[in-house]
Amino acid sequence: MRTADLVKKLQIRDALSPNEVTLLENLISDEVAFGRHDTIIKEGEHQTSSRLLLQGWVARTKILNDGRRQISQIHIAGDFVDLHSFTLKCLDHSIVALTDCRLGVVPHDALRKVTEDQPHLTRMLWLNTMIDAATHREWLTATGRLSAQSHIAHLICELYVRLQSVGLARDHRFDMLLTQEEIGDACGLTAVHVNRVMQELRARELIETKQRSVRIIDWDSLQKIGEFDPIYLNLWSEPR
Amino acid sequence: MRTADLVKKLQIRDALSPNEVTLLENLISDEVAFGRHDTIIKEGEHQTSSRLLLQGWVARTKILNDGRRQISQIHIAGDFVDLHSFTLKCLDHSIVALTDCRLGVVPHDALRKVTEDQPHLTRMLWLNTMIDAATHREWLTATGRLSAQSHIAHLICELYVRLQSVGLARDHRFDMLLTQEEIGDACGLTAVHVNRVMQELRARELIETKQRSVRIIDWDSLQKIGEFDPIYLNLWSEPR
DNA sequence: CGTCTAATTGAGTTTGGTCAAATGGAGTGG
DNA sequence: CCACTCCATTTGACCAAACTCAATTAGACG
Repeated sequence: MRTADLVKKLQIRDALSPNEVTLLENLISDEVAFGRHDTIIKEGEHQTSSRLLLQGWVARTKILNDGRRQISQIHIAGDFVDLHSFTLKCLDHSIVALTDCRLGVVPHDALRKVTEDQPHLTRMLWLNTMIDAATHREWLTATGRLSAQSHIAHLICELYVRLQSVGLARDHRFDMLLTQEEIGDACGLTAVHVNRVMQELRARELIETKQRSVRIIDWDSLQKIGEFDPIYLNLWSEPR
Repeated sequence: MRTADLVKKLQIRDALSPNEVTLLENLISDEVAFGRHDTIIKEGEHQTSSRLLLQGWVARTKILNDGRRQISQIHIAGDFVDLHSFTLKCLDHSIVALTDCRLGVVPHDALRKVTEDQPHLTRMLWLNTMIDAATHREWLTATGRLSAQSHIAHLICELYVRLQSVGLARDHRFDMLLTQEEIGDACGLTAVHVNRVMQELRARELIETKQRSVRIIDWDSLQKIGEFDPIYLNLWSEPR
């Protein structure tokens, strides 16, 4: 089932009825694939459907006048990469593939129908976008007030918890599919500085990296240094 | 009518029926007042209602371990300060009064009823939270990638456009109800540096300040320096 | 006139940026 | 199997934007 990861993600926050699970699956009208570095959605284009990430990693990015870039969100399987285009219609940022990836296309008409017939499912989708917004606030705080080292520690903690919560990571290990350049774009740092900070994190024996794979050696310290508290990810069940 | 500013804000994005306008007004069960610096909602508390700002300025804030603070959003009349607590139930940040202010209390039960009976109004409220999220992204980009000067220019442009869009400012003038300390907390800067940057903006004759009031002398240049493009505020009408 | 808060100034420091080059690894074609 | 290429990572030397700390000044208010 293509929506398995999404269902898992939502079920962490509140139970879905079998009917709702089926409805979700039927939302997908089409499936599309993109290669690494491809632009999935260009900033400013009018949208008539949203996309659910089925496989791979994707980022939301803004480009500044001088060409510098800010990544405002990193998506993994089970994330809607642009559910917000359902109400906004037109995005303020681009969406790019960080790896080769597959996405399910969900027409806005189908989502509109959900808002007409399925109040609980509507609230769950709304919740999904609210967790994105909470993540934006957390990143803003990290970018505005944390040191580079704390910020990168925070990012590593977040990626691990999110991957782990949908079953894509365990034992404090995961595949880091971001280059140091991309980590810099996510944290508002330069690639050179990211490199130095990562060396420091390894020297302090907080993490270990082998090529693209990361192992968190000392979770408690990493979490503390990154001031990481997963409350913003809303990982508990509650009637919504 | 207490929801006049909210209605104005929503009507910019899509027409509301007379029935919807009435329903909005009836959402408010109660009215509360807070003094400057009061905490309206403390991070982590479970919520059973949301609050609509009727008068004054309010901020969303996160506090770090060492006591430093990040403001993630500034609210003016007509803004829901915590509509996101409807789906999240529990906020990842606090909400504090920047000035004396009045708020309308909207019980989650009433919002739930809206999601059951009023799909269009539901989408409009969802849109409202999506504009908050778009603002978070814009701030994140500004914090991560803009110079202090550009960032503060951007903030001034945003505040002016938002105030102007609900009729609370015109002629490129508005009352800046933030201290330099608070501007720093919003931009991830220290108050001392904000002070120096503001002096620079005045010296370049981009803005003029008299006590708390700001006049934008050269809108085009300020907008350019701040890389301010109001697209993220979604100030156009479209069927939602 | 005294108090309180916010704004301003000065001197010295630090974090992270810039620029340019070197290294390392994975994949490719001969 | 070996050069070659393409990225990404790493290193070094130097720089600058923003921070720190500690005073001082200015306004608003009672």
